[in-house]
Amino acid sequence: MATKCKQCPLRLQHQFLPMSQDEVNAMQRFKVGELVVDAGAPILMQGSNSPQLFTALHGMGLRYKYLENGKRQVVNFILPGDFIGLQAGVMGEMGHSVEATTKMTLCVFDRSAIWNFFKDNPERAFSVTWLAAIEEHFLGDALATVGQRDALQSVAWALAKVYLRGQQLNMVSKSQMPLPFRQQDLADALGLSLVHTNKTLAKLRDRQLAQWSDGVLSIADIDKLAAIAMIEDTTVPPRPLL
Amino acid sequence: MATKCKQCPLRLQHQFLPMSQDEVNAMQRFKVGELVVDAGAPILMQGSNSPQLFTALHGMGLRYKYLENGKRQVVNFILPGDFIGLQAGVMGEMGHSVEATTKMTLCVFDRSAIWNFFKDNPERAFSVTWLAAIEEHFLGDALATVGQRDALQSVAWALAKVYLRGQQLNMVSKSQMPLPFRQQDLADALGLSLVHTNKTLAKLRDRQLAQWSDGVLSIADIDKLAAIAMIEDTTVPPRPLL
DNA sequence: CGTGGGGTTGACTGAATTCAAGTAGTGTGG
DNA sequence: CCACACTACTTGAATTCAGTCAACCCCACG
Repeated sequence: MATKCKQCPLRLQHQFLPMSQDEVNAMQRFKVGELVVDAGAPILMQGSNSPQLFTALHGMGLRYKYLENGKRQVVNFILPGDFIGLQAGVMGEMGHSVEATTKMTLCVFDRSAIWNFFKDNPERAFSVTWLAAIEEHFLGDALATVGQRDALQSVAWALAKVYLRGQQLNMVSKSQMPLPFRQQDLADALGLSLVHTNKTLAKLRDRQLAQWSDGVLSIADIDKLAAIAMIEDTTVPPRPLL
Repeated sequence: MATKCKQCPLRLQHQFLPMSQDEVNAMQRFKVGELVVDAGAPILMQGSNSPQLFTALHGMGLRYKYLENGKRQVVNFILPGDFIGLQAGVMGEMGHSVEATTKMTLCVFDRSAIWNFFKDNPERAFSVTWLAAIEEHFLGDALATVGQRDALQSVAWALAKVYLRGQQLNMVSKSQMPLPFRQQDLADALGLSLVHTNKTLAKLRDRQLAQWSDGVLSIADIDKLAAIAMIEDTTVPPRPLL
């Protein structure tokens, strides 16, 4: 049965900002159901005008876009708590596709209700904007990575970033977290070839900085990795949840 | 003297969505003044928590961030109508710096009033989110460019994109628009070296696809350029103005 | 009239891509 | 039970696109 917002397991994690009772109720009214998709299933298509918006509850996925020449850019990895479909929600068209990498559970919201949602719940509207700003911030970082970091720094950056997010989501135990993506996904996220990504991962493994195999990422010393990645601030600020 | 929102020259351009009288009044109340800065002046600093937000009225500028190793990533070019400081407004910290490339005139808004602004003007709140979504869309495109396009395609993409924006802003006449940046700025935006950017510009010039010298960009056939850049849609959708 | 910023060009170097081959694990069907 | 196909990952060698180094030009400016 669909999870009630009041009982939402994500909401209580300290990474997410607390919500007032009114806000929880507003989310509950905005939520029209729950969707479970299998690994590999498409969720939103680039250029589409989806009638639905989502928040990831369980599982992981990918945002990506294809170019005319067949190359794929992975925009980012989707983890629980991520809001999906903002662009369709306000602009009416997605700039990228979204697909599930593992089996996923998603809260479903009705796109056509978003205007009333904004009107009736200014705190929640502010939270939507806040999430958009966080995404913008992240994309700026990603751009700087692909544009200015070399392969070793890039891979270190990406692994450190997911690991830090994983820590906030309580997915890390004994320096390990699940990371069910393929090397090709990471390569497409960083604008590197699969071969070079593989060799770079091997280098990080040899230097005992990060190990990623069989869908499990293991990082012994996150600060050392962050130093190589030129990440200045390893704290993850709290964020709103939709 | 400060421009009244009612007389805002940008508002009437067809690229910007129309605003109701109430919305114009709300903007006027939100606006605390106007700021004129000289070419080269910093407007916002990466990591800062600015008390002010801006909309560019005249002039052009740059968003950029520096990495620890001294490399600079230009995040995008700022043209009239662009909103500046969203991240500081909602998250309390800018992810990039902003500086004026030419002399600029900026509408100034009070960051601390943003919450009431959201509460009292849901249409305007929606517009802020819309702008954030547009920016997110753009950054996704930029990421795909730096990650997946080669140098020729990248430079073509960047020039075509500004040109299309320039057209919407009535800055183009006889296939020409002002583009007062340095080649280094473009290079830093695309993750290319200055030398290679220069040679790539020469290639586009030789092929009569785009000419950019003395701060003036000239494009004879935008569709041909867009084809090289793998830009699928050369229309620029209307957007809100703050 | 020197100085410095921006732009241009050629020669050399190198990081990352492409090509190629091979391993390991998994699932399928004869 | 084994041959086959398929996917993900791995590794070495050859190639190339883009970076670095180094000059040089032009021009605005003090």
